[in-house]
Formats: sequence, structure tokens, C-alpha cells
Amino acid sequence: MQNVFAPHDHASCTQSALTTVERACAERGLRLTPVRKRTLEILLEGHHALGAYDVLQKLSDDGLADKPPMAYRALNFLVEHGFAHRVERLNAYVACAHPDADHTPALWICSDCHKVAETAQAAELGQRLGQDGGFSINTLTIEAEGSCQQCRGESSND
Amino acid sequence: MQNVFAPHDHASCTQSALTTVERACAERGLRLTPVRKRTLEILLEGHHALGAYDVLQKLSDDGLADKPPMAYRALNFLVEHGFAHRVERLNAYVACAHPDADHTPALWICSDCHKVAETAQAAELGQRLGQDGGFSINTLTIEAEGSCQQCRGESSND
DNA sequence: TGTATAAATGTTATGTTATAACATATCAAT
DNA sequence: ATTGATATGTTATAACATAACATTTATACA
Ligand SMILES: [Zn+2]
Ligand SMILES: [Zn+2]
Ligand SMILES: [Zn+2]
Ligand SMILES: [Zn+2]
Repeated sequence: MQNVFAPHDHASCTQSALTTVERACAERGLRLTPVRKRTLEILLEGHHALGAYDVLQKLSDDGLADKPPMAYRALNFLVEHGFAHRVERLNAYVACAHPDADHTPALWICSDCHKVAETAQAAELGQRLGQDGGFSINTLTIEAEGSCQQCRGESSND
Repeated sequence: MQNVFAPHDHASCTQSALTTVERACAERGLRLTPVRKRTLEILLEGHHALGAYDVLQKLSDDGLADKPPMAYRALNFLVEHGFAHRVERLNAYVACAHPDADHTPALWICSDCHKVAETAQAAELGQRLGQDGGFSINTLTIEAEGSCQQCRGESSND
């Protein structure tokens, strides 16, 4: 599972995600406006899921947005284009760990350090599950809550 | 996938679920009080997910409950004991299709007829997914939204 | 049977998450 | 420059959920 639970060079982790998204926007003709970019940066600060109102507070601190629809619009933009994911179990949002690829992630939520990791193998799996019943999947949510290896081994990691 | 999408004898479907839950409560020393039982009946009326406030409205019509905590308590009781499931993607609740077994369901939400089916194979699957990364799962959410076979074949089925 | 304890219900108030609706501004293309 | 599309600003409210505390009802057992 993901490096995101383990110690890693988070500055370059952030930077690379940001660069990838910037490039993707350029390629696809999407506008990564100041609020949107800052929203992504906020989500990238840790590998934690943030609620829309947490994000809004931070945007407000920066003078970029101060009303709920502004935060929701930025978050929805990021989610629609695969640059962030919504965590249904938490009603919260997390930056995507590989924003280049089109993917349906499985999300791994550690209840100890509260980080959220993602892996990619969800789609095929859903297809397989749905096949028996002839169910045709549009979107698939896979979210596990539990504890990551680091938190089980160590004291705390938040 | 589940008979619940296909035409079936829903009266006996409901009756058997209700009987199963009654027996389970008796065995486990749980109290299926009037609000709780009625809440289950409400969820069993169709195979649809209902929001807490939808349930509350119906409880209120019956004179059984008229304030949010009352509905939430009944719903939480049912969910805690596996007699109903919470649908995270819909912030809604659905009666369990096989309330006898201890299980982690995968939920199948048809965007056309709005019925919700469940299958049971989720748990092992999560374990397998989590194993690579050493993630230890407490609870697993698997929810697919799409269209059921009936709705793809026929005009409408709601 | 009375009394202690726990479980369930009743009630008020409020917290949290999310969107509808409409006005204004900015961008991009002709 | 004009236009049409996209993005932002703003108000108001909808939808979902729980904290906290009072009261009642069930259960256990002295
Ligand atoms: Zn990182
Ligand atoms: Zn992702
Ligand atoms: Zn049925
Ligand atoms: Zn079930």
C-alpha cells in the first residue's frame, strides 16, 4: 500500500503531484485558477482527508474564498477531473496520489494516523463482482477503514 | 445479483426478513421495540434506500416518532446489529437482504429504478486487497452505482 | 415487592455538510 | 468589440446528524 503511510519526501511528493496536475490541465484545456490550485495545495499538505469546511477555512485565511459554494466548486472541479477523490465515509476530500491516470481507486483510511492512501485495482474488481448479476457499473466506491502497518508497528504517526 | 432487482414475491420477501430479525433479536436478547420494528418495516417496503428524514416522516405519520434523534436511534440500532445497512454514497439506509449472517456486503445501487441490492463476497476481497500493503481492515465499504440488468433491458422498473 | 440499574425514549438545541438560484465578472474566440 | 462560455460572488436554505440532558420503561435481584 502506499508510501503515503510510510515516511517519505513529502515536499517532492507534493511538488510532483502539483506539476502533474498543471500539465494535465494544460493538455486538457482546463483552467487551474487560483482557488482551484490553492485548494489542491491544501489537500496536498498532508495525506489527510479534509472536509469542505476545513478547506474553506484555509481558503478564507488566504483571502481566496469565504463562502461554501466557492469551496465546493473548487473541490468538485478537482474531483471531476480526477485530481482529488471524495471519501464517502468521511464526507471529505483527499488529493489524488496519481492524478495522471484515469482510475477508480480503493481508499485506505487509517483510523490511527488519519492518513488516506489509495490503490488502483478497484475497477476490474468491481467489474468482476458485478458480472454475475449483470449489473453495469458506472462508478464504484471502495473504502476500507482500519490501521496501516506503520501505526500497528509504531506508537503514533499522525 | 439479487432477486431484488427482478420481479419477486415481495410480500414473502418482507415477511421472511421480518421473521428472521425477530428471531435474531430473541436469540441475542435484543429488544425490537415498536419504533425499531416499524423502522425495519419501512425499510422493507421496497428495496430502496431511504434517508433518515424520509423514515422519520413515516414514523411520524404513524405517531411513533417525530424528532430526528428518534429515527437515527432506530436506524443505528438496525445497522449496528446488521439488520440494515447504511449506504454511504446516498446518506441513506436499506434493509439487509439476509439479516441472519454476519457479513460485509457489497451494495449495488441502480440509478434507474433506485433499488439497492447486496452481495456478500466483500470481506475476503477486502482482505486480499489490503494484504499487499499490510493494511488491517476494520470495516469495508463497497458500493457500486450503475444500472441493473432489468433496467437495461426494459423501459422502467421503479 | 420494592429498589437499584440499565436501556430506551422524549426533547431542545445546535452542529455539519451541501446546494439552489441568481448576479457579476472574466476569459477566449471570432 | 461582440459574443458566448466559464468562473466567481452572494444570499439563502436544504439535507443530514448529534450533543446533552430529562424522563420513562424494562430487568434483575435483594
Ligand atoms: Zn507525501
Ligand atoms: Zn487517485
Ligand atoms: Zn422483495
Ligand atoms: Zn446485509
